[in-house]
Amino acid sequence: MTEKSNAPEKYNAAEVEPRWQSIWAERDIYRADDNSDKPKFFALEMFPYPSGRIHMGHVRNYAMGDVVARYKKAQGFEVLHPMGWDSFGMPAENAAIATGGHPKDWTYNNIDEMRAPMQRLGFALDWSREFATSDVAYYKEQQRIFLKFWEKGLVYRKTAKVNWDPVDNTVLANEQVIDGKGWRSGATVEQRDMDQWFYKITNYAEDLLEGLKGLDRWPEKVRTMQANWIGKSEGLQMRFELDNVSQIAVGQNDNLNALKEEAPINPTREEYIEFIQKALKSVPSYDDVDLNKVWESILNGVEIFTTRPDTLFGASFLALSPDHPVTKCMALNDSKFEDFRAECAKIGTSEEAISQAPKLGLDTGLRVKHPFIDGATLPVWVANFVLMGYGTGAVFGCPAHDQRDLDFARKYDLPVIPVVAPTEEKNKDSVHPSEGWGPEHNSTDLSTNALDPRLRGDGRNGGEIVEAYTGEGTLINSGFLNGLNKADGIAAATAKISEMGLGEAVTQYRLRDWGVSRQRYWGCPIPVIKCGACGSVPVPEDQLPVELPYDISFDKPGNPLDHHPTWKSEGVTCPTCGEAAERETDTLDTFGDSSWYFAAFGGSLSADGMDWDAASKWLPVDQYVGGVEHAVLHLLYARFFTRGLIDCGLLDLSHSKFGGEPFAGLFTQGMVTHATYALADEKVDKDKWVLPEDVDANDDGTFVHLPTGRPVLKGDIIKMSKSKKNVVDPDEIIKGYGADVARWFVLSDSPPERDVEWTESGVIGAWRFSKKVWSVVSDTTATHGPMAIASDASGDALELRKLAHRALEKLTAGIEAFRFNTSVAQIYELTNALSKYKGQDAARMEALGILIRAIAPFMPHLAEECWNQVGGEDLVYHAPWPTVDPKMLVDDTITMPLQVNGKRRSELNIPKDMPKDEIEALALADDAVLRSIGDATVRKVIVVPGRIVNIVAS
RNA sequence: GCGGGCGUGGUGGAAUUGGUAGACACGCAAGACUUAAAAUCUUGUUCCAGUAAUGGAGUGCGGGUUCGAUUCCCGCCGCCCGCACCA
Repeated sequence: MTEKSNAPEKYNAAEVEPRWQSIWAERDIYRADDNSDKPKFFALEMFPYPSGRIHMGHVRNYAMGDVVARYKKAQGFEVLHPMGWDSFGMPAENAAIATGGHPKDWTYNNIDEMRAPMQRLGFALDWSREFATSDVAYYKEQQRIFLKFWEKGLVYRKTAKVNWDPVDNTVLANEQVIDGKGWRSGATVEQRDMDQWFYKITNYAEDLLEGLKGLDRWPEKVRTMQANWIGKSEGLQMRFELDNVSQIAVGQNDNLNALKEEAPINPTREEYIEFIQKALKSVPSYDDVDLNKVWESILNGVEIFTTRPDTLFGASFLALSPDHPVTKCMALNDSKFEDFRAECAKIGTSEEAISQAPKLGLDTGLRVKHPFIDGATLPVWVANFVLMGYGTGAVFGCPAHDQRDLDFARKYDLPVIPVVAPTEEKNKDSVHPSEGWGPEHNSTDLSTNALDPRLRGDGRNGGEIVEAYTGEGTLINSGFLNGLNKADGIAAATAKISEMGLGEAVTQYRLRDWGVSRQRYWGCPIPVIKCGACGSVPVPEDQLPVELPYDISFDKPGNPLDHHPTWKSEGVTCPTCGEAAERETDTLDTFGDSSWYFAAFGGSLSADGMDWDAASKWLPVDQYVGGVEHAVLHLLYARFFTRGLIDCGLLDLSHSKFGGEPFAGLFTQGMVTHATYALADEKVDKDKWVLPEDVDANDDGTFVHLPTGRPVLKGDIIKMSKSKKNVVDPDEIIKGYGADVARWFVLSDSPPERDVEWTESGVIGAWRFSKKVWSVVSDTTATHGPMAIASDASGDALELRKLAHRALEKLTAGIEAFRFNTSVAQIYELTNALSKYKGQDAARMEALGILIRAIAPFMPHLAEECWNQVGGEDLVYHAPWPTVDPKMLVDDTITMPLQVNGKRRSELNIPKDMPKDEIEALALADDAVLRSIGDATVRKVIVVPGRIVNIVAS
């Protein structure tokens, strides 16, 4: 090679990258200005947990956000792109228990260790706004928020059945229990009754659901998952009056009936409770039973919830949950109920167990009155498929039109009464109304054998119902509902029940309130004082923060705050009455920490507090990027918190067209995967994985472990994980190839929402490309600056201009649409064209200027170095995004494909504005076209200007 | 079971108003340079037939709409993700 210019021959990332990073830092170019006149753009990636190492997933996540942040900056926005640490949580405590250190030291050491490689990646981050959620300043503000939420009625305390993780020794929210196991520990979750703090997320159930509709820049998948999680259903909540109550609470005795006769007329609730307590006073464990519900069931009837009141005439039983208060009450005095409850509990909570569990039932002997059929009663069963956690914990069973009810009815030989005749022809066979609409259904004896055969769908009437029919249809066998369709039937039945005073239309949500008490040390202390006289009292705001003590020990299981010799009670008095009191020792769920951190960035949170007005101005986050694993948990909590903060007057988002939404745009990126390799002759699963770099391929396609010579099998290509030994350390890649190469690789090839497979050859390809860009730049003798516009170009120069502007248009669209892989492809094309182009002229400089500014969001160090090399003004970071010249996108002559009967046979090079008839004439004269047509007759010629010509011949 | 998504060369993937299927990259092959290798550069690379020109087939499978379908519609098959006895 000969010397071509004054540029260094080789691009040395190890020298170039730190040099630019220190220039950026010195000039403080990434600091966001709260008072800028420019339109704002808030780019945010989900902040990391400081585990101690950054991994490739982080690199991909932050690289995507960085592309957006840098691109928006070049587009003229004032960009806020901050970084912080989600630093409270279990791993710090687990590490402390395992190694004898302190969670705080462990956490902050990790943060220091992770910050350095993150800075080596050269992200355009405003580090001046950095904080960790375990900083006292951060949790002080969070304690303020807790108290504000309390004032607003968004916080409450209650004893509730909670999910207890026996490994982490703490409570979990419903969202944190996955397949009956703790989301972090994987331990089977137990149910325990505990005193807990709750956030009233259900207040916003409707709003959180409604808000999803406006989030048009969120993935459909995430919106659907949240909507399903909120789980709205509209239906009828109604009571079935008990016909005989003697067995409730007293088993085989009937002194309760006697008591009922003693009951006062129109008693108050308290009188009811006192009354039933009297009845139960000989039973030791009645504390566990919700007596309100029991007594209401006795006096007013058993409450059920249904979305299908139109099928009430098809009801053949009522089913209670094993955990229903009435069931529990009966279990107190009758062991068969307790035995049944125990049997149900045995099934467990795992996904398979539940879905495969057989239907179990127990007849209580109670009967309820059918609301529409005078004199008819239905048996009341306890059934294991009825959940206490949804609706009222009781349902009515309509076997003909609900599969679970049908399974249950078949098992226990309960009647199956079809009441909906399918509308669709192909479903006609599934239900057999015998004649017309069927008889008026007013049979008072609903036992199977006594039923009019024309009401039966159990096979005794010629046609057996094999599958419950849940579709549209016409009501039959249904008295006053006969002939109505599903929707009208629901409306009519609901109206009738309301009129009878037995119930009303209600909306149910699956969403539960968010239990936030955690019996752990490393979290935000709940700012509450527990006073024997005054109960739970908020810590006055001027006494915040309630600070975590440093001197704690993990020598006992459980919560170190609870074991602390002084923290809980020494010098603690009740703010209300002044008497000695105790601190709340629970800490807040760490998901609360990540529910408002985006606001803290905008508000420049520091030891002096934060500026909520500034926070409001920066919100909503314009582009949020993170993993899809947070689709429900974090993203739902953050949406709730933002609404709460608005209602408390801390945030004002009245300027946002997204209402109370914190994240206007969301992108969920795919994972970084890598091949796994396992020793073929190793039996122990955890010992069989080997490092990919120690594996070599044999000529016959098998693999061998180099250090030991043992045979190796290639495993699945899966997410990088330490246990599978398929991790690649980003810092090693930075050292070997440079940060730009690591960034370029994770954005190339695969679409951002999909997984990208880490391969050695892919990294080398990215590395070669960076060298190629540098060689194109160093082959350039700068004749103009990189902002040149070669408006008088012709010939090859004009072709280069056209290619550059076309590439620019497409790559810009790619960034806008989060399709970075297509932007990367356009950058390749432009680079290839430039490396072939020989001219040292304005056209070269224009194309080069476009190229350098286009790669700047992806490979910022290389771009700065190139920009500097070709004489660009200032930093490329400050250079405006190049603009597309629309004239360069149109050609004077175009190539038009010629089709015969839809198959391409030839093409025409013609002026772009040639009239249709001339095109047609040329097409019909084309040799290849004539050959294809052969003997056939031309029937029709379709000319789509600028697109295609199709000749129809037969 | 319910909901969402996907199916294109040896591989990752392009083709976002129905208009040249396979851009770009990886891999592979051949060549140039080199004592040699690496690096770099050039060329080729959907499959089948043919030296070639060219012809035929082709976007999971089967139908349909259309001058024209990877794209729209109907019915299957397969894979992935989420939820899961939610009344």
